[in-house]
Amino acid sequence: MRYWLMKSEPDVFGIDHLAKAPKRTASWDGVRNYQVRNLLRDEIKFGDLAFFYHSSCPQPGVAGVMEVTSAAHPDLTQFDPKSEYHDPTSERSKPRWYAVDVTLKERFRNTVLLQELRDSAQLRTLQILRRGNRLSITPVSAAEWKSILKLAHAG
DNA sequence: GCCAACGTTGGC
DNA sequence: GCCAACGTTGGC
Repeated sequence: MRYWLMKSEPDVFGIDHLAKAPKRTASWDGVRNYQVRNLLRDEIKFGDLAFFYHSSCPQPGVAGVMEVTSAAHPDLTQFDPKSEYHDPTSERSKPRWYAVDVTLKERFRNTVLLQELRDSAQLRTLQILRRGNRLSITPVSAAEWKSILKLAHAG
């Protein structure tokens, strides 16, 4: 079982959207970056756990915990002409983009702020803290996972 | 295959 | 709104 950190802009899709979704479950779709596509398709497995990270917002940080509750499947928005994620060059017989389903496990009382992550000596290796990191999904080590949970439950 | 121009991300 | 950093595009 592996750990991940998945970014989303709360204005577009935040942890509260997931909390209100049927069965607190939604498809993590709209990924249009090949490196992240490859993670979704090849590395992220049913039963993996992931932090829900809020980006591009007043208080960026880790807002809660999700579980991956499906295998990778084609991202349906690529075939939907009405979707902003529509990809007219992708064919149903050979989908280009993938998604997984995620289920909300825990919404933290307080978001673990980006600044707190930066301030933590144990999190120096966290990928999203690296300069220039732009991937919307990144792996998290078991030690990093524990450290972030500790910060979340300290307050 | 190179690389300049352009687009996107995301914190501040 | 700014800007650093990176990805993508497309002419050659």
